[in-house]
Amino acid sequence: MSESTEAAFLKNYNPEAFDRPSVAVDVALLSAFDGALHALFSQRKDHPYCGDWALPGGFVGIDESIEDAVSRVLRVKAGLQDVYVEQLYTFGAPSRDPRMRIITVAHYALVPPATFEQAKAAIDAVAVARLGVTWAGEIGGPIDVLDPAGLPLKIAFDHSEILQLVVKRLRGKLDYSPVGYALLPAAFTLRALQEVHETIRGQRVNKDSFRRRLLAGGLIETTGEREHSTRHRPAALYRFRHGPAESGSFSG
Amino acid sequence: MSESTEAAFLKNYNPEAFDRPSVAVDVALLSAFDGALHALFSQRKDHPYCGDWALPGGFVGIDESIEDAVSRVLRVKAGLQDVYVEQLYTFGAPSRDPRMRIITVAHYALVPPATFEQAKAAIDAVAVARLGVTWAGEIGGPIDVLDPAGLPLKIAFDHSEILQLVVKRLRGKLDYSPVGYALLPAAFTLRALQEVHETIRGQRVNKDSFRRRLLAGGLIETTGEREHSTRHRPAALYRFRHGPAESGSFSG
DNA sequence: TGAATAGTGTCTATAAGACAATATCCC
DNA sequence: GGGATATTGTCTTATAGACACTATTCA
Repeated sequence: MSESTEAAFLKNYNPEAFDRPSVAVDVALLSAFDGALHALFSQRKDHPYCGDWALPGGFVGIDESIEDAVSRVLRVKAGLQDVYVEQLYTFGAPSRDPRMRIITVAHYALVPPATFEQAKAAIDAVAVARLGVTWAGEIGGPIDVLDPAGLPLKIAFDHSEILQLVVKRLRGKLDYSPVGYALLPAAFTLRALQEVHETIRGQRVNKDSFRRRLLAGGLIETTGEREHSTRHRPAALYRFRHGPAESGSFSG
Repeated sequence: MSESTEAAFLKNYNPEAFDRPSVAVDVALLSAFDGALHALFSQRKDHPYCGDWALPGGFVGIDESIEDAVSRVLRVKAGLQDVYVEQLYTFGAPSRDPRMRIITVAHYALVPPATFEQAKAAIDAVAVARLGVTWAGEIGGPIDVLDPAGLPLKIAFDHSEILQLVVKRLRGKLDYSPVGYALLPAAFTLRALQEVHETIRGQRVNKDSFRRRLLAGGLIETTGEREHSTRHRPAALYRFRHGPAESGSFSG
């Protein structure tokens, strides 16, 4: 609990005279495939949480914007550029890092599966984690973070809390933002888009009304191309029409 | 732009050896009445932006959680306790404060009109600003911040950007969160709730389907009481049924 | 009694879900 | 041709909007 006296307030008000927290960014790097969301983790080599798995992250430089710090982390740690990134939430519990006070601005980055594979190859001591969501809708709650063998990964810091919030946020934004398209290649079939929606929601969606709604919405347009090398009738390929107002940005 | 060499990365990685930013919280204290959202500002007495109007805010103490800092700001600067607060976004442009690097975690607090009046009386060098939203839906865009005479207030820092984002966020969350109820007293009429929705959306909503949807939703229940001293048929009073999962928290 | 809004019931328009039928690819 | 999914069209059901009508309070 904080002090309520005027003196205590002034003490906190003058930042020059007192310690400042460190500020970091953490990035949940996500993709959707095999019926589940997947995230990339890196194994910690030092105290604290040595051996546990952490999201890619880094400190924000004193002259560096938060967005630039995220871009740097994605570039230096995952070899990525120009990916869809959104700020998620800022976590600042005084005890979240035992070394010192670190406030972290959590983000999520959404990439198509091929890009995810590239990042996996670039990240040091990497683990691909399958996210198992046990709750429906946007209630929120714990998430299983599983390695390829299906065993739970030990997650460092409050990073599993970050993933919980990511899933909740993605479900809320799916219908009203381009997050679904960020998880797909530039050209995609309606079926693939539907699978992304089903993966994020954790439940099947009605095919007929999904097609109608998306095609009527005007946010996608046909490329004129079709998929090929299928063992069935090939579907038409669509692309996302970048609308006038988007909340997410592409890290440079 | 940030460096991409390993050396530069390590330089940023070791926070002990380099400057750290200051971390602050800012709180947009909002209420809905007279057909518009209103926010409280305090006039700055010092450089920078001396004379301009700023949202209540303060630095985060080294051992203080972000939530505690927000509670302290609301308590010490506005005399408020137990109000609905949500974290909005973290702003960290290196140039946003010319004195030094300050990263601010922006929040919004929602209170009923009576509480808003109390806060107004407690805040130093205060202005009540009417928010004029010129855009529809959740596109986002500039907002007019007007004093009681209808003249635009000069807003300090990036605080008008915060207000832009607040309105966008409120519109997005209105149907799926208790933000509408936070702006009303514990007992309210359906008409009052509808007015809150219309104020936030900036457009009329259909009365019939609004009633049907809300009553069917199960989130509100009748108190058994009715309003009185109206010059017309008194409406039934309802209360919000706190659901199992809420994103907002009540600052202590 | 009249002004004003609350609340109810019904009809219509629109969107969602279900389902059948046809189309088109690769094997 | 057969298997598989795409795509189109129609029917049914649920929800939203429109509107008419009754109810209740105070001036």
